[in-house]
Amino acid sequence: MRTAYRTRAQAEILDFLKASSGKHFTAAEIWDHFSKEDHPIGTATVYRQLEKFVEDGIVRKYVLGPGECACYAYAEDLGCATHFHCKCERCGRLIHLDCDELQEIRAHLKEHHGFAWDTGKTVFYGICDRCQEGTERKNNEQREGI
Amino acid sequence: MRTAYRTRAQAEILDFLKASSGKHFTAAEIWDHFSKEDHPIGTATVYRQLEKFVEDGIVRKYVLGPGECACYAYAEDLGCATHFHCKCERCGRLIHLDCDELQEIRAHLKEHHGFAWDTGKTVFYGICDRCQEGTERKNNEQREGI
DNA sequence: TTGCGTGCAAAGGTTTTGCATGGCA
DNA sequence: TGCCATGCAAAACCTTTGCACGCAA
Repeated sequence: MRTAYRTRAQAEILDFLKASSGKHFTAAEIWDHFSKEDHPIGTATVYRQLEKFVEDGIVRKYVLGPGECACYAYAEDLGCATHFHCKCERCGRLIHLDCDELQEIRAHLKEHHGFAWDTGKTVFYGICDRCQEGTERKNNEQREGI
Repeated sequence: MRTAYRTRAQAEILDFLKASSGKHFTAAEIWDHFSKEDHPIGTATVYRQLEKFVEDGIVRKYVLGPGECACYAYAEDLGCATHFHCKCERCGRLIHLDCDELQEIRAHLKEHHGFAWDTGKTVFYGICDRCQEGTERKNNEQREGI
């Protein structure tokens, strides 16, 4: 841990993310969660702690769009090295795909283009299977745990 | 064209993007460009027109990061179907890679996961070749035409 | 005691929206 | 004439920053 001090907010935020490992949360959702607790945590603290977690590699940060807020997820158990993250532009769903082919792409990018791809941070944009079938969701802000 | 009326602002913004086809611009850069012209165009108009262009598929929109503004580029000549867009997290460079392998990834995503990937809108995050070699650029906001 | 972490509030930047006006068809 | 597009300003939004206080070591 890069942090100098061990504080309550730090532990609580990390515990919250760890307890829901495999799911993504926005900074607002995390802040909202603790605002109902006995010990509310300020937005600034949430952002500052998340920033440190991301630096440490404990938490992953996903950029979904301009204006849209970033998502954060506990990183340790996700095995994001073998994950695709796909964002449906129609229903807004964030889909999590396990796929070995990802490793080949990464190897190709590294060997042929010299680019060290951070798969955990990359989001693929497109249209999901459900929306292609015409059973598209109208809830544009849907986001499922991945 | 989906737009009902053909207006001056519409034509000028599209001409500007078309004239620099292959390069990316932020909304602010576009607005800034016209603010020096005889006929300034308001920010709201820039955003509204860009939104329509993106809907029509004439212009592509790239999400580079939270807080960072979105980039827009004329789409017709880019051939983005065969492009990787890679963003270096260290020097901030936006790299454009031609690569046939992309088609295979897209086919795989479609066949095995039912996901219709919009390659033109997706940005791969990672570390570029130059930064890995230690010749990293200090200019964190560098962005090259792709 | 030292200095990092916290909370609150304010600022920052990008994007969106309301409303009256102007321009296209 | 009818309706869309525009411009200006204000709002909304997420995120960052300043500053004084609290708390960990």
